[in-house]
Amino acid sequence: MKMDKSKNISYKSKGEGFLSRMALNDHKAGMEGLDRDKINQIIMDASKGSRFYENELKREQQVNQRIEKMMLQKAQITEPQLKKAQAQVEKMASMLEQSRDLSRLIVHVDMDAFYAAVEMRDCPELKDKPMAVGSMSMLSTSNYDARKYGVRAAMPGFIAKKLCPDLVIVPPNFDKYRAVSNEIREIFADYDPHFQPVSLDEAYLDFTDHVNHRQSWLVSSRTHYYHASSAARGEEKSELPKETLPEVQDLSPVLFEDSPSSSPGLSASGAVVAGGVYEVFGISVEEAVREMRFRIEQKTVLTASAGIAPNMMLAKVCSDKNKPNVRKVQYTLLKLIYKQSLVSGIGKVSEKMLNALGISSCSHLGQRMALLSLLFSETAWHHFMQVSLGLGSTYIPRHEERKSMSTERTFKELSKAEDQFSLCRELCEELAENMKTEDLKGKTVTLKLKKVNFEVKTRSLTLTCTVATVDEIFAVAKDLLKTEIENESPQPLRLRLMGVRISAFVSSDDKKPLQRSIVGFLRQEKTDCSVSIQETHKNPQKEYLSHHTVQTVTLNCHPTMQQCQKEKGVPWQIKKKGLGGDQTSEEPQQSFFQRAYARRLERQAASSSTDEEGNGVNVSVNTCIGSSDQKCVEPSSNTRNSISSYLSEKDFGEAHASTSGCGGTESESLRCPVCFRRVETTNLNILNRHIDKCLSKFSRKPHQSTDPDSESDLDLENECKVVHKWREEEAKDSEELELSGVRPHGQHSLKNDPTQAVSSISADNATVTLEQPQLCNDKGHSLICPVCQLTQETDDLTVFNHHVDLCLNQEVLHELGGNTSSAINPPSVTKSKAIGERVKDSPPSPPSKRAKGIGPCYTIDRFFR
DNA sequence: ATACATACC
DNA sequence: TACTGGTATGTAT
Repeated sequence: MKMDKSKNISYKSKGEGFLSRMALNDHKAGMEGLDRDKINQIIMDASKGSRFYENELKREQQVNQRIEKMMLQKAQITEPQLKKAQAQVEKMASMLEQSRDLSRLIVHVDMDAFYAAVEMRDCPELKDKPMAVGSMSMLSTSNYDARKYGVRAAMPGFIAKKLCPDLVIVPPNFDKYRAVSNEIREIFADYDPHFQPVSLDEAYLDFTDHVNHRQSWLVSSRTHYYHASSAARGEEKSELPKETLPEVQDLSPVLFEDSPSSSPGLSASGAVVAGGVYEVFGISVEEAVREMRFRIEQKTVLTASAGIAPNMMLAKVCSDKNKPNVRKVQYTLLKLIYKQSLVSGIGKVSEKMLNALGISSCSHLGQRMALLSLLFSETAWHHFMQVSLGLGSTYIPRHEERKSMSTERTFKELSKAEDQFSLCRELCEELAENMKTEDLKGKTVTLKLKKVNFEVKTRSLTLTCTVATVDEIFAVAKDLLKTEIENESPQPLRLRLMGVRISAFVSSDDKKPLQRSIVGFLRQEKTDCSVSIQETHKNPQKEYLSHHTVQTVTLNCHPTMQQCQKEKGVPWQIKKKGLGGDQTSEEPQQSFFQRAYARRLERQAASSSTDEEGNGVNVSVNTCIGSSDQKCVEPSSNTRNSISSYLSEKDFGEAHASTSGCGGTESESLRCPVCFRRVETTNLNILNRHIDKCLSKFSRKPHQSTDPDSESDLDLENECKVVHKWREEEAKDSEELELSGVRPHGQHSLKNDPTQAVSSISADNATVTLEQPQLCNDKGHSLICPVCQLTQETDDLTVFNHHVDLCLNQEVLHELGGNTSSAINPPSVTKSKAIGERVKDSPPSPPSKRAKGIGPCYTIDRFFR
C-alpha cells in the first residue's frame, strides 16, 4: 500500500508512525515501568495538526533525506576502501589508547530535579504531588513523581497535563535557583577551586588534587555535622521565606531514612555529639565525593548525584546513571557503561542516523568505525571514536570567555511592522544592558525570527566597528528586520519569536599580545604586534581602508562606533568581502587528538612547574618553524601561552609520513618544538617523549631535579642524540602499558573489548588513593578511630587515616548485609602493612570492597557484546 | 561571512 | 489557548 504524502512515513526502527523527534525520551530518567506507547499516543494526539507538528514533520523529512543521502554513499563504498579505512581507524585507535590518561579523578555533579526540588523544599504542599516547574507552554523540570507519567523537561505544560491531569505546574523562580546554585558552588570550590559550572545545577570538578591533599588530613577535617551550626545556617537560610525554616530543621534528621542508599555507612560512622550528629568521611575519592554530596544536602536540603571517572565524558555518563529510581548514589566506573549511543554530543539526529546504519550502542559504534569514518565528517567520526573508546577530556577546561550574547522572546503572533520594530528595539535595549554589565562590545549583530509556522530565520551583519549601546545595536537590527519585512512574500511577516544576538567580541582580546610572545617569536613574523597596534590606535581609519595591512593584528584595535562615526560620518561600516588576503589564524585547526596531546603537554609542564597559582608552564608549541638553526628557548614560567598546532592533521593517519608542518620537507625526522632540534625518528611516540623531557627540563629548576633516572646532567644537545635509546626502551614500556591495562602500540583492535582498557581504572583509582602520602605526625598520642571507637596503636596520621578508611568500608559492607564478622573486628593497621602491602599489591587486585560499598555500582556486561 | 542545523541544560 | 531561552559549534555555501 502506498503512503500518501510525507506524513505517513513509517519508521521500522521504532515500529510506530510517530515522529522520532517528538517521541518520549525514556532512556535517561528512570521510568522503567511506564507505558511508553500510551504516553507517545497522548503526545501525538495532543500535537497532531498543530503548526508545531507540521514543522516537526518538515524537519523530520530533512533528516530522512540526509539519511537517504548517507545510505547512497554507503552503497558506493568499495571493499578496498573500507579495508583502508579500517587500517587507519585502527591505527588511530591505538594511538588514542596510548594517550589514554587514567590518572585524573574527574567528577560530574548534578542536582536531582533541581528546580522542582527547590520548589518542593520550600512548599511542603507539593511534597507528594506530581509537579513540574514551568508554564502551560513549556516545562523546565519535573519531579520524580511526575516523571512516572512521562512528564519531563522540555515538554509543554498542556501536554503534560494530558499525561497527568493532577500535575501541579509551578512558575519558575530563577533568582532563587541562582541563590541555591551559589550555595552549592561554594561547596564545589572547596574540592576544586577551578570547577567548571555547566548550568545552575551542574558542574565538573577535578578531584585529583583534593584527594592527594586529603591523604594527610586529620579526621576532624573530614567530619561534618548533620546540623550545621545554627549561626551559619541562620545566615544561609535568611534569604528564604520564613516558613521554610522549621521545615529545614525537621527534615534534616530524616533525610537518610528516606533514602538509606545515600549514606550506607551512617549508623556506624555517625555519632551523637552535643547538639547533633556527625559523620566522618574517608580519604578516598568516593568518600570525598560522598562528603561533598552530604554537605550539599546539609546546606541546601537538596540532593545531588555524582559520577567519578578518569575523564569528563565518563564522569557524566556515571552521574546520569544515578537518576533512575530516585536513588541518590554516586557511581564509580568499573566498566565502560554507556548503553545507548545517546551520550553527550550525540543527539536525536545523530542517533537516528546511526540507527539507520544499524548502530544502537557504543559497542556497535566501535565495530563500525571504519564505515563511519567514510560517511561522516572528520569531527563527527572523531567524536564517535572518542565515545567508543570511552575517552574524554581528562582536564577541566578553564572557564572560557563568552562568544556571544543574545536575547529572544516568544509571543503571540505579531504581524504589524510597527510592533515588530518596537519589539526589536526592546530586545536591543535588554541586550545592550546585559552587554554593559560585562563590558562587552561586538562586531556582529544577528537577528533571529521565527514565523508563526515555526520556520526560523537568522540574518546577520558584521561591522568593522564594534557596537554596544542600544542605538548602535538597534541601528543594525532594525535594518535587518526591515529587509525581512519587505521581502516577505505573502505580505505580512507573521512572527512568533524575535531575538537579537551580538557576537565577535573584541574587548577581551586585550591581553592577547602578551600571550603571543613565544608563538610570535617562533613564527618570526615581520609584523611587530605592538607597533601595529599603536599605529591602528592612532589612525583607526587604516583598518577598514586596507584590510590586508591589519590581518591578524586587528586583535584589540577595533574602532568603536563613535570612532567610526567621527571618521566616516556613518553609524557603521559594512566590511567588504574578499579583502582579507592573509587568513592565517593564530591557532590553526587542531584535530581532537592534537588537542588532547597538547593538553597532556600542558599538564605535564604544569605539574613539573613550581608555580603555586596553578598557572602551569604552558609551553606554546608550534611546528611551523622555518629556519633550522634556532636556539633553545626557555619558556618563562609565568607566561601562559596557548598551544598552537603541534602536529598536522595528516601525520595522524600515517605515522611514518613527514610531518608537513614540522621541518618542511624533511621526511625522516621530526622537529622538537621546544628545543627546535631534529629528532631522528618518525615515530610520534618517541618524539612525544622527547618533547616531554624537554618540557620537564625547562620547567624544572636544576636543584629540584630529584629524579635519579633523569638525564639532567646531559645537555640538550646530547639528549637529542640519545633519542635512539628511547626506542630501545619501547619494548620495555610496552610491557608496562599492558600491565596497566592499556594496549601497547599496534596491538589494538577495535573489535577487542574496550572494557579491558577501562577496567584498569578501578585499579588505578586504588593506586591514586594509596599513593604514599605526606606524613603528618601527631606524635606522642594514640588515636581513637571515630568509626570503630578503638584506640589505634599508631601516631602516624597516614596509617590512621587508612585505618579509618578501611573501617568505613567495613561498615558499609556490614550495612549492606555483607561480611559481618569483619565489621565487628576492624582491621588493625600497622604502618608496614598498610602502605607496603596495598601500594604494591593493589593494581592487579579487584577493588571489590570499596566499590561495592559505595552503592550499586553500575556494571553492564552485556553492553559490549 | 552568512545561514542553518544540531546539541545541551 | 498553548511547544522556551541562552550559548556553542558544526556544516554548507
